[in-house]
Amino acid sequence: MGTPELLDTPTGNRLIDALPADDRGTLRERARIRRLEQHEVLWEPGQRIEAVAFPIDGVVSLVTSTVDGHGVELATIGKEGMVGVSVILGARERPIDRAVSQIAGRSLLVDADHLESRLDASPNLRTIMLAYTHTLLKHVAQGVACNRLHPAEQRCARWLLTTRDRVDRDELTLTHEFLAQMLGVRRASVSETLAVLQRAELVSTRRGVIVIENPSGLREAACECYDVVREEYDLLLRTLPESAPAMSPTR
Amino acid sequence: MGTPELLDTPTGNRLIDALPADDRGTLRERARIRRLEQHEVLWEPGQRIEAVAFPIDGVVSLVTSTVDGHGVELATIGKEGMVGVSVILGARERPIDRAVSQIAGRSLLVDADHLESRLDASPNLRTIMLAYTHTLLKHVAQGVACNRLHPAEQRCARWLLTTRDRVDRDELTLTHEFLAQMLGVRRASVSETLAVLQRAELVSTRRGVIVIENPSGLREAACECYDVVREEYDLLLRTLPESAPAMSPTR
DNA sequence: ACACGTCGGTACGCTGGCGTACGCTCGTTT
DNA sequence: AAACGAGCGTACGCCAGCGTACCGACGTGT
Repeated sequence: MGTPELLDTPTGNRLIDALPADDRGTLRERARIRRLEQHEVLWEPGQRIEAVAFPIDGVVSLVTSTVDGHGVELATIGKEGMVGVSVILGARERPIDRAVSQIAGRSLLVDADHLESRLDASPNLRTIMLAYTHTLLKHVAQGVACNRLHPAEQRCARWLLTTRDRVDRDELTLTHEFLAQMLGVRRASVSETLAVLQRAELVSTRRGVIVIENPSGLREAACECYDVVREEYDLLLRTLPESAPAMSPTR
Repeated sequence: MGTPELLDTPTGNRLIDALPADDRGTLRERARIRRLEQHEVLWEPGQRIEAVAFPIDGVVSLVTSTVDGHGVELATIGKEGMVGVSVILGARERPIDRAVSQIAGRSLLVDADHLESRLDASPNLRTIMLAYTHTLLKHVAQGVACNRLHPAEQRCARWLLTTRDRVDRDELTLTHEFLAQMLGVRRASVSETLAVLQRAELVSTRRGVIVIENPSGLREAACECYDVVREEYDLLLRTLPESAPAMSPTR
């Protein structure tokens, strides 16, 4: 439509930017950039997906809840991915999870209708999106093991590092309460864990803010899952047909 | 088995049997039935998938391991599904997990090459397989929450019920040791948990065998995840173009 | 018939994380 | 300036599950 932006400028979302030019272009025709505020809910489980989101500088969490109201995060998605794989899998009517903006930031929103028709029309796009889905499945699968076997402190360190990678900032605006929901632990456990990390000078905190002071130290405090999942995304983005452009070339 | 079976006879795998006749036929042209023995490994993570498996009366577990050698099950797959979704997602070269035959039984094996080319040729088949993938993703996602929030006893009861549904037998041949690996707990924890369930007369055990004595009682001892995931598969199989032949559920 | 290896019952001390709860502090509102 | 609520530090008792370990029971092979 009458989008004023140049369609071949990088968006800041690595997945979109790594698409072949034609697919990138047609997707962006019906895309808009919107800032997703913290705690904004994109959809609830079972609620039809209207638009998928390609985060640019925020983070969206996929969350499942149990009947007794406890929530656990399945995955955090940032600039390396897309929120709404159910559309790719043909299940936009019944997404698996709740999608919640966790760190406020801009996202490229694409109508699910449009994505669906593009997926039908472009085998190339389909292949790429399925590859992304595979990476996300790996991500979630790692979470199964991580939640079973790794202590809260390691999981917390992992979460902070992952989120840092996605927003490219050391300062994360979020409360213990919400981090607790992501990790599936008590709020008090997060406070205790952060106190430990703070004593080790890996992070510092003030009300509503966690600052990562020593990323490499934090990495040693995190479980292997950080590296495993990170490498999976790196591999995905390296493998895509065209690697992410640093600037807009003449086409 | 050199004798080719009639291609429109039900195989016993509900997913295959629910396919449209033409897709079912072409898949079965390059399929063979083989008995997978207990603990047989179909592939290791990162190892190319040669053939996918549609279990008939056995169960295959998808397992991830951590660096320190502990394993956790991501999902158990039986007659309601297919082992090898990485092929569907275009990643047959690097499957996410280890696939291990957990309860011995027959499977329909289909060459991954063949499946891939059929997926290209038949949008219908593709849609169905993606829908299955979505259900499996839901299954794995539920495991993330379950492993975080539900106690071992509930998870154990859930595992037994799920497996019962998949093999249509009350008698499961497996050791505490292996069940422990599935649940991601100590062997001793499984023994203790089973002792509790046995005292409640929900199961009985002998060396290498667990017998489900009271399915509905066991269901009350299991977490919600049993129902949640079961309904997801029921919905999938109900939704497919042709419905699967009637099966006896856990009442 | 025997021996050996696998399987499983049980026990010990330990600890991570739970539920709960109290009160301080910071930041915003009135 | 005062008031209020959200955010957070901390504490207490409690327990599920851990690591380890020992030994008896079963069953398979010779």
